[in-house]
Amino acid sequence: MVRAGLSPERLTLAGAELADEAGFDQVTLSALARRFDVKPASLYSHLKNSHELKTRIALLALEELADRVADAVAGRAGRDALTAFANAYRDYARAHPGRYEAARYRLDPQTAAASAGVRHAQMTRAILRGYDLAEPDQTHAVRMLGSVFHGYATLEAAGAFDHTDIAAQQSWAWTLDFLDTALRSRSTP
Amino acid sequence: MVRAGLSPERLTLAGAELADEAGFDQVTLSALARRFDVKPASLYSHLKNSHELKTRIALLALEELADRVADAVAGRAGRDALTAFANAYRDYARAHPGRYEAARYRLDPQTAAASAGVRHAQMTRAILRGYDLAEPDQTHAVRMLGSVFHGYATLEAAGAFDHTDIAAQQSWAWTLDFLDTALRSRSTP
DNA sequence: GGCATTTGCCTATAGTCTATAGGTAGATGT
DNA sequence: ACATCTACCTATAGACTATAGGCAAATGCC
Repeated sequence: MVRAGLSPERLTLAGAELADEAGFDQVTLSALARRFDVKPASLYSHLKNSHELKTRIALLALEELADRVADAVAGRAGRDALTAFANAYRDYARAHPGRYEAARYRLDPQTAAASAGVRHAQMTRAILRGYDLAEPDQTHAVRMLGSVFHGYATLEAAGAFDHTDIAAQQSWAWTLDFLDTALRSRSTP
Repeated sequence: MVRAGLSPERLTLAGAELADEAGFDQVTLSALARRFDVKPASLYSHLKNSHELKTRIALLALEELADRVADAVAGRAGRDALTAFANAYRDYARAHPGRYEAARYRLDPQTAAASAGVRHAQMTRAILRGYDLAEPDQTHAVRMLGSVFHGYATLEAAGAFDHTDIAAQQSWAWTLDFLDTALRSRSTP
């Protein structure tokens, strides 16, 4: 009997791939076991249960997304930074729909606090430094930007923008211009 | 044997209640059968399968949400209409988290086309009439507004705004003001 | 190198959910 | 009153989660 060489990390990665291919709701321990040609019960040596698997995939996705965004905004400011942030976000959601779905998996408060979700908020704040917003406006703007990016990615993934001829890409560019202009006109230097 | 008096409509409504109480992912034919003190197999006389139940709940939620929004915007225009629309939307999502989740259940294209989702888009366009936007800007704005509202409702429901002292309500008001101001400055009368 | 220990994956089993087939009793219509 | 229909039933099978206990491969120690 050759061992399959399972580990929480390998299972999480394979689960993330499965999510991207078939949807996050298709991520089951059974499907994962099939992928490694192993019996479902064997996975319980590496993962407490299916909830832990999903949580790990969610954390992986948050981490990856934060890494890409950090990379994109490095060395940029103002409108450039806003655009880079937003595009990195949307591109990740499009390239990894299953992982992006996973990133919205409900985490318990302390897991969430220790996750890369915190970096997301920090980076959004960093973007806004280019717009000179005082508190509490900055927090409001962080929430507003998060809502736009997340909402757009979700609706686009759900096919909500497929019904008209106008390309989702154009509305995205328009939206970024809209946000930049409006934020600049609010800045209090 | 007294009959339970099941029907697709009653099952859909009970399913929606179950969703609000326990989450949309807890909506199963088994749970629904327990609620009516009936065996799971009995439900298959009224519903083709669990997918049909979920689809029906999604359509119900879209319908209810569209009704509320229509009610809220009736007789209003401009900023008033925008605020009324947005608040009706957010209030519904807060009052009926399970149904709101259901409203995002993936529908096949022709079901979606026949759903109240169409009314949502129409009403958003109606709001924007107060801002005199020419096409394709109007379509871009429809998508942008949909993204903000949906994104905000989702993030708020996920508890993303619970970490700071600044109330979600205030950020919401700020966001609506931000959108109104920015849209007005774009209007081309 | 041989032996004990650890551990990775196994079988067996139970509970839950979806779904189908076929049966029976209550409702309906003439 | 009787035939028909249909709402709900039992029985059953397949999929997924999860636990318990077993065996063999890997590992550590002398």
